[in-house]
Amino acid sequence: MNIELIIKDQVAVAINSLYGQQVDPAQVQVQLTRSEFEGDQTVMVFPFLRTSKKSPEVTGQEIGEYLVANVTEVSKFNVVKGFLNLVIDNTFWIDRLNEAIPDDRFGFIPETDQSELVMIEYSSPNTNKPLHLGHIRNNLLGFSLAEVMKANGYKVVKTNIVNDRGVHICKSMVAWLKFGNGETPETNGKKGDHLVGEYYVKFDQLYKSEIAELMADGRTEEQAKEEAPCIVEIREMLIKWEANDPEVRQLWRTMNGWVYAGFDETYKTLGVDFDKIYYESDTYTIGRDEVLRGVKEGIFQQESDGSVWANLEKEGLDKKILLRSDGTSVYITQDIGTAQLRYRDYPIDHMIYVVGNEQIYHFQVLSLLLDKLGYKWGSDLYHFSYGMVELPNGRMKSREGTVVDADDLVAGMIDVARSVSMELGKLEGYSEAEKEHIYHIVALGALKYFILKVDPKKTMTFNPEESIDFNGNTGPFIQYTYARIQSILRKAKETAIAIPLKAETTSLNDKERSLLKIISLFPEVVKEAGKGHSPAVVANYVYDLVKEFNSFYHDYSILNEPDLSIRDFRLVVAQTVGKIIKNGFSLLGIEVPERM
RNA sequence: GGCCCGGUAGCUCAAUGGAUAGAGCAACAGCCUUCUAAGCUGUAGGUUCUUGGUUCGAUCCCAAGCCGGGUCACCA
Repeated sequence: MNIELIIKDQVAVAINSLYGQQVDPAQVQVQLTRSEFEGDQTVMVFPFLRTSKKSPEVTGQEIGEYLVANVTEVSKFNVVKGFLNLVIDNTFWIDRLNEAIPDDRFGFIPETDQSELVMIEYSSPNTNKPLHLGHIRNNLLGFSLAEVMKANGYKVVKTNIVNDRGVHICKSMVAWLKFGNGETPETNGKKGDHLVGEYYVKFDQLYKSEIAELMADGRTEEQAKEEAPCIVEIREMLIKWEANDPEVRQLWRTMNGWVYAGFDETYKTLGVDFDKIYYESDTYTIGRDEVLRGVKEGIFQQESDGSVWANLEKEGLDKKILLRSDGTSVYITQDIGTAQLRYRDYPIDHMIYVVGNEQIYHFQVLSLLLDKLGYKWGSDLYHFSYGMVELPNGRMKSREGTVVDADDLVAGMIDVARSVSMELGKLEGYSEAEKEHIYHIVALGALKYFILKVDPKKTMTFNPEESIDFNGNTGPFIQYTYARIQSILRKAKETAIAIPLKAETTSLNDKERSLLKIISLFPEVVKEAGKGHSPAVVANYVYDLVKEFNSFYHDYSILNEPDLSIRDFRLVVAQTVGKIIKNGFSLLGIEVPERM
């Protein structure tokens, strides 16, 4: 039972009884009492002054007296200016704890047959280069959002649309044919996505030098960009690819295969996965057919050169091209086809696209186009748009070589985790494999928490030198607290102290009270994170919980507490805090170690 | 230029329209014979970009401006 709702209801009853006025309980403003005042919940008195026709102090006093007399949960009150601070009885908080103790999935809403199905698209890489820091934010947000939605009782299908065809992959292919000498990931030991990425860079260098040559010969920049021999080759290759030329297709499959092997490794390291993967090469023709149907039905317009356009000026947007004059499809055509295929495959109730905020316009257009084509899910699609990850000097630029590679970043964090851990030397008795596992958990905890604690909508800054921190408001700090709790629970077990199944106490010290209050908030936090599509809400909550626990841990002994009933109570509180850390972090896709 | 997003401590980030705007990092001062010091406690650090407006009350809502970013491709 939610204390806020109880108070809202009872305040409405109090107003009605005291002043004879009907008040909607939803309109009663209640918030957590600030720590410098006595109390747990604070009611805003200001809105009721018109009905009470009395001063804020008197009104608060009267409502407070009514609540203490008539509501068992409210044991005391005080009024400061227009704020009515209510002290909630200890038994209420202990009851909440006792609800949490036996429930392994405390705060999570279970899935039922009636649960709605939400499909979450995330990651969606191009296959011409390895993943970087920007992809990491996407992947972590997508995975976490899926966990949050599951915890809110939804069925979730995680999906990935791989952009496996087009100009970008052809560039790597052409460069590999020119300079590759047949090298493969097997022959040189490189990760496949990195190898293909190198050829993408080589193509770009070649292209630039050819443009420079042509311009030196007197062409304009525009002409040079059109006529460069290597770009002509790309165009020819694309046409061959579309015509199913066996050699081009074979090379395309081979090089994409290298990339997939590399991506799989990165995904595995990051701990993200997918239930269903779609490939643009399978969906873009469906999209083209859909657009042509739209032309036939008069929804879209075909120009004399053959290109197809949607006019969205009525909706306040521009004209948007859907098919090029040569009949080939563009980016958005593929999204139309993919949507079609997905809704054929799954009974989707909600579709969420996890894609950066630079594509807000794109998804507005997609939503309108799907709507025009007659799909009810067009207007319902939700673009979960997140901000960019910037470096201290601004945006990552591949041309300037400032892109932070995902694999390098993770490897670097694991190195730091290893050296920090070895310095502290708390893992004696663990095998090398077990130690490496801990380093991995801690390193990824640091990275994931760093990224997920920030409001997804906001542009965030990542400083490779400074952002790898393991102290303070970080993942490892929270993991460390979990490990501490597990250490206590292990010791209890060793000394045959049974952890009670129920909290049996009536008195609470300040820190215990604070802890129980925070524990009781977890279910609301999970809901809020779901409603707001925000893993950050969970991250910030877990941090608050852990800070409070550490303060309690510092001030009071658990196992050495002489009063056995208090000792047992503290043990079960610690165990519950550990459980919430673990469950909360699972929503972020972060593991917790038993020791560190 | 049109549209969209953001601007909070030196830095990275919090704050359902509420009380004296909070954390961490960095700086400084303390706390390990005691359940893990990756911890705890304290000091210092603010014109919440500016100016108006709405409100009993504005970091939050509205308007204008300033600054930064994004986007408006027969790229993806």
